[in-house]
Amino acid sequence: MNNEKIGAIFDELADLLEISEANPFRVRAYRNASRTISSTADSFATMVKDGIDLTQFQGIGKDLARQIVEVVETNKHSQLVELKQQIPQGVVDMLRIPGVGPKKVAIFFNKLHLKSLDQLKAAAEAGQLAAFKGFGKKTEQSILQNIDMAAEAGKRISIAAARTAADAIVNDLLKLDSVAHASVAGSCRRRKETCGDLDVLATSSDPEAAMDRLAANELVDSVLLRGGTKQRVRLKSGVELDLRVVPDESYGAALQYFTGSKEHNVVVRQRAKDLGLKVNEYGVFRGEERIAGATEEDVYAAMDLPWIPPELRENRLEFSYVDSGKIPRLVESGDIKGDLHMHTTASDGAGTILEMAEAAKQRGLKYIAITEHSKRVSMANGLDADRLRTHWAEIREVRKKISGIEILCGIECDILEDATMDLDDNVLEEADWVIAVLHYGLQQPREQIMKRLLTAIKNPNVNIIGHPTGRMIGKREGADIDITEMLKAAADNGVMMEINAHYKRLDLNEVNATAARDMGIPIVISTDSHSVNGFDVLTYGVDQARRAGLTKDDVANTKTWAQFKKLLH
DNA sequence: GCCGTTTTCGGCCCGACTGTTTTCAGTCG
Repeated sequence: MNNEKIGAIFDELADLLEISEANPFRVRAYRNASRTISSTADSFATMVKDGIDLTQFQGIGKDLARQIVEVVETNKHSQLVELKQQIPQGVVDMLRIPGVGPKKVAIFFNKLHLKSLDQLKAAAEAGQLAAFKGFGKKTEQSILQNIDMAAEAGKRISIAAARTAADAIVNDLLKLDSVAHASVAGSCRRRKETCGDLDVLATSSDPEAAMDRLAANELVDSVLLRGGTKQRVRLKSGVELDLRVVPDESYGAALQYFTGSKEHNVVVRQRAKDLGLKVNEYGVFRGEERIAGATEEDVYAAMDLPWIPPELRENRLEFSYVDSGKIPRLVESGDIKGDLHMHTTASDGAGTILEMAEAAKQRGLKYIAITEHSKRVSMANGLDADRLRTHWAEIREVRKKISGIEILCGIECDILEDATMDLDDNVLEEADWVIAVLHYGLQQPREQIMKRLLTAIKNPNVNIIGHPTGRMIGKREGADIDITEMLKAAADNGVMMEINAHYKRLDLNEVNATAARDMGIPIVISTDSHSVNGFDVLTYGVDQARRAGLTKDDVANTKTWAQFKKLLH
């Protein structure tokens, strides 16, 4: 039972309680607990086994601690089982219809006895909803329009797709003379690994013009709602985008407000309240008087807070930094001096060794490692010992053709299902840089997965574990890993950890990267490039490192080549 | 259901938009 699964149980419970019209604050308590559990690196299952007091976690009291123990020990939650018997899954699915929340669902289920999306659709088509008190023709129409999207709802897009779309729209809005400022906000600005929707903020003397401009954008499919200051559109990609237009003097307050996260803002507002202030998207107010609002710095300063980088605004790390008196200077893309994971035409890449080296040099990198797949990955033309040694000889030849960049002879070596390495030690010891990875057998039980990882970590030739969990965002979960145990072993054996920067991986994720940092493990941000354009994903890896609170010092490939060389064994 | 150095009971962030209302509830972020 991993933390995500425990969190999912409490989220499901919260949905069901909402439909049951439970106390909304009780529902929130379950949602908060879910979030706390899934954003903790240490395994709650292990903590339960070790008898650790779970009430030390914020938002987990006596009762929730008892429920977590129940879930871990019995693999189920008795109250959840009971609620699921009362409320069919089809009723919970209704929550995913845009514009339909728990109150409406409760009426559909309790008063109209509808038990599935199909039954709801039939009732709407028959005009039964509009006949019911509190509902009208428009509500019925909106449900009919949106019900087919319930299946699509909840799908999230990658941070790469989110940034591309949001940046294009921001840049288009900025072309209007009446728009003074425009910025992406929300989870996209916080650089969360996926975004459920997009938020864009603009300041303008003419909000109507800004909204007209957005409505006419080629990326936009349809306008879903439009008021005096707010417009929601659906993009052709299916993603929804909110535009908010505020006066210039409120830009900072609105940017702070719409960047979130919700959890961060709850703390900020509580802090304002304690200081006798009120914060909303128009400014910070003492009584009627606005005391800040034009810039984010002013808004935070009005509450005695330093400006907090958006990537940290999750109510996870930032307020402990505030309490300790210093927000760290987070790592930046410009700090990165080497890239230690990439492929060439020798395995499944599209560029030659020289092309990759030249592209890396052009981007200002001072050292790279060429790390082809090992032979187990036959689909990607993985290399056996002979081919690998020939390939390394080619790399040594290329070194003579290019100056100003070091090229390491590396390998991305598979950790096989039986916990042996795909290449013999006598080959690995000839390498400058060995990445050990899991590609196959990710579904194996935790015990075997850990045996494989520990075998690799204890191998003296292994420098780093690449994309440690093997997850593919939105596609497959990572292997069942005891993160804490893996990191302890890595710390003990001088093995580094990768943040794979590809937007489909981002592995380690930010929670686990923080845990690695806390154990003093050097972290390497790598692009896993398969072409000369592959280096573009670096920014996504850096963003996740920033979300993890990492500074330049925490990231090994910010070091100069001379410094980095000393870390190699 | 959680929390607390004004509180162990009574709070728990705040506002825009929509639809169905004649002054507000529901949803959303």
